[in-house]
Amino acid sequence: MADEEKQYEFLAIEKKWQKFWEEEKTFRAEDKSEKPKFYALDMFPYPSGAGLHIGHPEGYVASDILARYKKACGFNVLHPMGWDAFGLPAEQYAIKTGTHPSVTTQANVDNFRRQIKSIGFAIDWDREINTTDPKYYQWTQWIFLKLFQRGLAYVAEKPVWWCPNLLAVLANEEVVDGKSEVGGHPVERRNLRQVVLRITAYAEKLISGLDELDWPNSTKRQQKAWIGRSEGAEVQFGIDGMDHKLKVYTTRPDTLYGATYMVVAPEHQLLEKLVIPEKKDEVKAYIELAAKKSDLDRTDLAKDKSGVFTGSYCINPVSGEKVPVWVADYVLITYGTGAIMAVPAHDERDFEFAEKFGIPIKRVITRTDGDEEKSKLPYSGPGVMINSAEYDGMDANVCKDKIITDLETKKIGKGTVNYKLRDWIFSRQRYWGEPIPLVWVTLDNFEKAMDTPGEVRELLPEEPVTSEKEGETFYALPIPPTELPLELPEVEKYHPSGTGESPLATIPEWLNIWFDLNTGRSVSQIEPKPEGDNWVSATRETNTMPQWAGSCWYHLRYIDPNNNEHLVDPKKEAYWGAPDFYIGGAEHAVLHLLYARFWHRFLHDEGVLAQPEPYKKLFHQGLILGEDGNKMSKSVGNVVSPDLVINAYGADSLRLFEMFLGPLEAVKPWSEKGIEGVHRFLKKVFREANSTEKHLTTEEKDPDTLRLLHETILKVTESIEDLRFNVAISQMMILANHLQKVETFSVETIKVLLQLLAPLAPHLSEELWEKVGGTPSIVNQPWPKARKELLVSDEITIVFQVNGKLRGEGKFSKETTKEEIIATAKEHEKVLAFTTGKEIVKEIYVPGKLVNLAVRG
RNA sequence: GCCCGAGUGGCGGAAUGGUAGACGCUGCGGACUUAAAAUCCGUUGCCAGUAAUGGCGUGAGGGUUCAAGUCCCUCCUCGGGCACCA
Repeated sequence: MADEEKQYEFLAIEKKWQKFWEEEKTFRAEDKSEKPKFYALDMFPYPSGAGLHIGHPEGYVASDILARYKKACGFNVLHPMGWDAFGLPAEQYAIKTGTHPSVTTQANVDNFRRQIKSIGFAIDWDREINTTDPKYYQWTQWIFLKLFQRGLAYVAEKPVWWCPNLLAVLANEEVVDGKSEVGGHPVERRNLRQVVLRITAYAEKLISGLDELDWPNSTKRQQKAWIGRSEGAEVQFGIDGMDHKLKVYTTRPDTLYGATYMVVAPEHQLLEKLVIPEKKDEVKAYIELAAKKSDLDRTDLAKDKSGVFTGSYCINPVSGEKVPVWVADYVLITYGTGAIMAVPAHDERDFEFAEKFGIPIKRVITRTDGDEEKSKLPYSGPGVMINSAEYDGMDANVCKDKIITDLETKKIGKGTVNYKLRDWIFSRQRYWGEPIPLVWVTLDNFEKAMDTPGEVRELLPEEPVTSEKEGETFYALPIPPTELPLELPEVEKYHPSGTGESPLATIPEWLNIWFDLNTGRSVSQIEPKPEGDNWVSATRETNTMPQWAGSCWYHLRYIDPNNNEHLVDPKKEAYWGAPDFYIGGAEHAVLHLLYARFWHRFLHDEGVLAQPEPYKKLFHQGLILGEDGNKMSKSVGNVVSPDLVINAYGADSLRLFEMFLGPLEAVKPWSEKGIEGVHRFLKKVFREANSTEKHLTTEEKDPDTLRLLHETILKVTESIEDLRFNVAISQMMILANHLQKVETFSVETIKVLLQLLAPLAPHLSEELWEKVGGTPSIVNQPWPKARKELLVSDEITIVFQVNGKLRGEGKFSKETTKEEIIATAKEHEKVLAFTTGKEIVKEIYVPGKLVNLAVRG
């Protein structure tokens, strides 16, 4: 018998069923269906050259389990996959080797697809998308045009990091300690022309929309903090001896009487006028110093305040007091009005500054409880007003509103809301990204465009978008949807131009065009100018979009991946709606997840989409660490490749083990020994399903097996719903251990176990399902239902406690009354040892569980 | 500094306020085997005891409760986020 025993040939089994699913299109999602829908979405990968690492599949396995489970529960399931394939690594590889990024990207995509397929996901591959496919990015460009049309895109000079050695603009993340991450070259701030999206216009909606989302609290909090809404007031301070007013923003108008000095940011536009002649040199030196400081320096030196007195004074609008105006870099030009009233008594930073420079500190709020320790300056807690003229004695919080009202009456201030959120710098001076569909023309030609009916004019925003170049102003015109996609041209060099412009700026034949103001068509200027009055000279926008653009809306394209008429068919959007489950890393909390909400809400406001929010339910899987407990990295040498794991143990073992490691959201280390454990479990299931001599009956006769089976159905079902897959697996192990021990069990029993296991270990389950006489695919079988009446056994075990400590137990029939059980407990030998000679003051009975006797004495 | 989250055996981790340590790994002992692999059986929180058993035990201290890993307060450690946003 033993030598005939079949082996668990996982590689052959997995290959067989992957082929079956692909050929049968088992996981095709139907766009029209009577069934309820379930849309499971993964954060799609960036197909890097290194291939899939063990962390990628963790989230995919989780969403796949849900997809397969929901399918068995009768849902029409959509579980798609695609590629976020624009990005820096492919471009850098191109710079090094001269290989076109599309070539490397294609090879990487093929490798990722092979790896993902080898894990056996229930993916509808007919819906595969790729952000670098012109058929895809024409719609990314289309969304940009909408934003442009509504005035939500503009062009401005913005400070960015520039590395003179690399001749490249670097992202904040690419700058470490004032040096480039690659090569360690010094970097500097440069003002460069940037295309910017007005995400700040959506600040309020992005905050209020969070309430309706089923997201991790930490992620919601992070977005809230990032948007950084604060309520306060703008107050105008007169300047002594000048007509100008200095406008400040404060969240504490109640402390207005405590303002003993003013601060303007070094970049403030009034600063030049404020500086008296004697202070000019000192202030100028300070401004230069501040300009050189990186953001990092400013942060690092946060504890050490610096600043210079301008020589000017402001007049406090309520007290009439004269207060000095300083310039200091702890005030940021980018927030509020770039100027503050400083209240050292009630603000930590102002307090520190005032102490350092000997500026008076005036308390205007006092505690009512007289707690000296807690009321030490700087004091920012609640209290009542003092030293504040007619406001004295008022509660500070009430006073806040009162002062705002009074300032508004006197027309020297108003209640204001401010946000920390900044507009989104949307342009990259790179090759490997979506071209931005704009062209630039002179004022003459822009005015002509305004007089030319057609698609171009339709898409113009109310306020023209302009950009200065060599002293001349140029005007942006849109390339209309009929001319999309605007494809990336071929170039010979992918290296940045050296002037901070995109490599696209180095291709004159692409850059300089004849543009038809009526249709938006374009022809290179190496060709003669076409006939017709509407053709004018134009230059293309050469910046490309950031990687976030394609991922802002990909969840929509899966719904309708091949539609050339619409971004997504409204009928299909109405059916599929938003993903029911979205899983990915927490690192995108304020990047992708915020940008995507912005675009989605915008498209909703435009009437393109019915749903306002893109991702209703979000989950972050935890990191999988190396076996040594460190983050997996090439340099540490602790990276585990899924390919090797699959070869050694099979995809099912990989899937199962990634889920068995611990809670899905937890950070947990990999373990080679651990995967052997789940692999053993699968082998056990394989043996028991194959030992047909044990399957004597169709229906289960053994009451213990039957009860355990239904306990398992219940627990596995609940655990899958709660995403607690480690618990589901444990329970199935308990059942498998039981089946191994008993002499016989029914075919029904093993079939149910296989169904429960199928979402987690699909290949083995399909194989064994067929073996025990089932019809493939197992995912189309209705999910087993637990029969609750079977869960209670005839004989129940009750534990006996004395003062909460376990002292004994007894077995009872399930009909035994409470009184009988308590009486038995009281007579129990070991219980008596702890109750004799003592008074029983309370008897607790928890049905089916325990008796607790509280004793005294 | 501020805001979150988490601390349970040698390890990963279970435990609707109700038998702490399920399940898996590791270690130890054994069966099968010429041997190995595979598989199976037993055992594995700490202390005392030959044993039955008793005591202790969920980061530390206190509290609520018949009963606390779970709820409340204080503190410690680790992880994450934010960081001059007035």
